[in-house]
Amino acid sequence: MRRVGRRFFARDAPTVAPELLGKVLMVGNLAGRIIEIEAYTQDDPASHSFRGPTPRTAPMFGAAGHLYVYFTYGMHHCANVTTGQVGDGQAVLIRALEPLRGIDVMIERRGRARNISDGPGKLCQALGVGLSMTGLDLCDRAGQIGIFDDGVAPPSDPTSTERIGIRVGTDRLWRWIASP
DNA sequence: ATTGGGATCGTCT
DNA sequence: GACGATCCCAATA
Repeated sequence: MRRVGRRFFARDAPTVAPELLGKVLMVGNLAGRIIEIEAYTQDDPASHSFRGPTPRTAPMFGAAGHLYVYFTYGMHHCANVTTGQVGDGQAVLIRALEPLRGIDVMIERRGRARNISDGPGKLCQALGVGLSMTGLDLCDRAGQIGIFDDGVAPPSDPTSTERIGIRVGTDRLWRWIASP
């Protein structure tokens, strides 16, 4: 299983996102396969980077291949991977995982055996991703968190739809789902 | 199976 | 001071 390198992420989010379907997100000894993802770019009114950098969104404007975590609705964390070039605020939001490793721990963290990682807030709770992890380098070979390729190819014809939970930028079909 | 309301707080205006 | 790139539960049908 090979860690995905910086070069892969240093492209535009709408290009990177569908190629991340099938890749494995690993946090410590917990792992899940990415099955749903969304892209956000700087010229996109739905993106946190749309109004320029802030302390919160700084990772989106830094080098690609870093984690961007934000807190929302007073109770949920969401995990993104930064993409594009330095200075360009882009990221992909990981929306759902198929649990692979450490499922028992995920079930315990979630407090239920079903629906443990089928939403952006849920997967963060299951994997223990929080605000303190924002900005971490996913391409650091020594890091405990990263994205890996285990030989599973991205789907050739993923479903692409409107993104979820936004009120602007709905014309961009930048949500991709691995077909079952 | 689907829908609607409430929870809760970090971040930016 | 308002508002979320959401989730869960309870109530419908």
